Amino acid sequence: MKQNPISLVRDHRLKEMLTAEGIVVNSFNADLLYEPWEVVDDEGQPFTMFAPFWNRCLSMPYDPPAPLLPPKKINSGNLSMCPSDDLIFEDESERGSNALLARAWTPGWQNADKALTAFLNGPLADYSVNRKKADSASTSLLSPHLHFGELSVRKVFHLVRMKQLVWSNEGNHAAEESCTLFLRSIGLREYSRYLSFNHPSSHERPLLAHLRFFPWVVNECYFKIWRQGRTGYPLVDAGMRELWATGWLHDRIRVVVSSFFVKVLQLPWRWGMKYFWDTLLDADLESDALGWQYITGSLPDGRELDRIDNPQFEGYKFDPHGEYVRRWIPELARLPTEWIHHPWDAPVSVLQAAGIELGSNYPLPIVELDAAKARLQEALSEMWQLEAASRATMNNGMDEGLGDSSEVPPIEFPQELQMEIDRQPAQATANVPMTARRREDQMVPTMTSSLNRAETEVSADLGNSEDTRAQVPFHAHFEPRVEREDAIQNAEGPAPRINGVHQHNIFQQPQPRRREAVAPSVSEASSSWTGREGAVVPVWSLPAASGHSETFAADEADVSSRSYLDRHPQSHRLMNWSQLSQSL
DNA sequence: CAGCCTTTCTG
DNA sequence: AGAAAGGCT
Repeated sequence: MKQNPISLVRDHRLKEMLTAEGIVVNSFNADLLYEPWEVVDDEGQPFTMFAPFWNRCLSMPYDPPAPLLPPKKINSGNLSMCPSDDLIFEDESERGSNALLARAWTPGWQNADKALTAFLNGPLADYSVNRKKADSASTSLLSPHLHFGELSVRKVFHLVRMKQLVWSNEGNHAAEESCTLFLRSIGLREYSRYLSFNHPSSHERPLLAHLRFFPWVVNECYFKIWRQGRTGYPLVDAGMRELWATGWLHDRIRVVVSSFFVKVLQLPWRWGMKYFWDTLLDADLESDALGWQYITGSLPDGRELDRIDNPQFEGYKFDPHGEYVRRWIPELARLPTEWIHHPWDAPVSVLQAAGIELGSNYPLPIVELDAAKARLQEALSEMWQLEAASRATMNNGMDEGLGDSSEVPPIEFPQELQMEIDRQPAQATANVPMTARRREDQMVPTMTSSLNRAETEVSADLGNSEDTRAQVPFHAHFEPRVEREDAIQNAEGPAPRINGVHQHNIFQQPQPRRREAVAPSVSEASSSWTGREGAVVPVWSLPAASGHSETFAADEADVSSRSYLDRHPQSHRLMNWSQLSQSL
């Protein structure tokens, strides 16, 4: 049983329904090593940092239970009672992408088992050395199997530990260390569930309250360029194109692209999270929420928000010979390694020899790092000011009773209207668009509320199910030609600069369509890059309920799922798991 | 062997 | 950026 609001509610309702039918229901934990309420610090409080959490997990007085054996026999009921027509595993619009994904990843527990064995006997031993490499040869590739429950995390844990014991006895320190590191990433997965359990809205709201005041840049053009892998930073672009084409990204590259998203582009992190959700094979609400919160600096032990990672340096770190970049960005294939991660510095002659014309063939950097740093500093100080102001208002409110209208951003706003307002700056006034910021983190897409919408607006646009995984790329063959035409169209003439920001190919992009028109038809989606755009234009959420002044978001942590549901009755409303089930 | 410098890793 | 670890004198 998974410990997050959605599956918690789902499981709970399932149990209720079955019990009402007179069926005895037992649930078992198969998704976690330990139940979240078992792992607490010396005061009995939940951990708020990963390292101590994981240490405690590793030093628990009892091992995680071994995975249960499969049942000897399953007595099937009367199958004719099952309305089989209702079980739709693949609808028409998904067929293309499914066929594609099946090539890279074979579902089913037997294949999961094979993948595990292969990893244990192969890459695991060298994991500590190879995990820096951008290509996936060194990773376990188990996450989709884990996500879909085809593989028990306990089984993984026990088998890796046995390997570790063997290697430890052999004195193979590198391999032993590999096990520690790999288990650590299993631990991160565990921790993501743990956090979601203790803070059920961690996929929606930053855990550190001050982050709610960060003025995100609401710029859908940036968002689009990031998705298309046209930021002008080769490592970022290569990653985004691999993600698009395969639904897979190496862990390190996920950090690179999301960090770029949050710190250089300063887009609202939940947009990025939504896109990951739409594209990643192993998309996982808890893990991705943890990952994005980590990158955004909204965890107590996350990385600092003001530290911008330099894609150029990271490029030489993770992809020292530029092979990864060349594989995913054919335009740059002929560029020597010396310049592969910073083509903008390359001499004209080198670029010419490589057939590259920056700004047409391959974009110039969308934002220069110095400019990004400066803007980030501004944004941060604005964030702290707002935070302080909010706190002051809170205190006043305490003293004088009520009347703190400024404390929380507007609770409800007309979605369409708000959207229009937000688009104005980016659309018309080309000289100020970069400053269009919104502090309301609520202006972001959310899985749950979009499901809610789907529930209420019924089939109007759900037919095209923009919230499901249907929009995983249709034709994943990477087609540089299409892309190149696009590039040329979008980058005519020299790129003007405003505030140190290259303006090319940002404002010449066609404006995103309105929401009603976003879902692409199948043919549209398969025909070009832009065809798919609509599918990932976010659905806007209503603001999260009440604001809190504590450092930590004030989700009540609770031990039993029962009382969680008592306190969050709205969960029933918010989450329509039948819509979600196909993507979970 | 202390003290200092460099390198490496931080999800 | 900052800590930790390792290497050098």
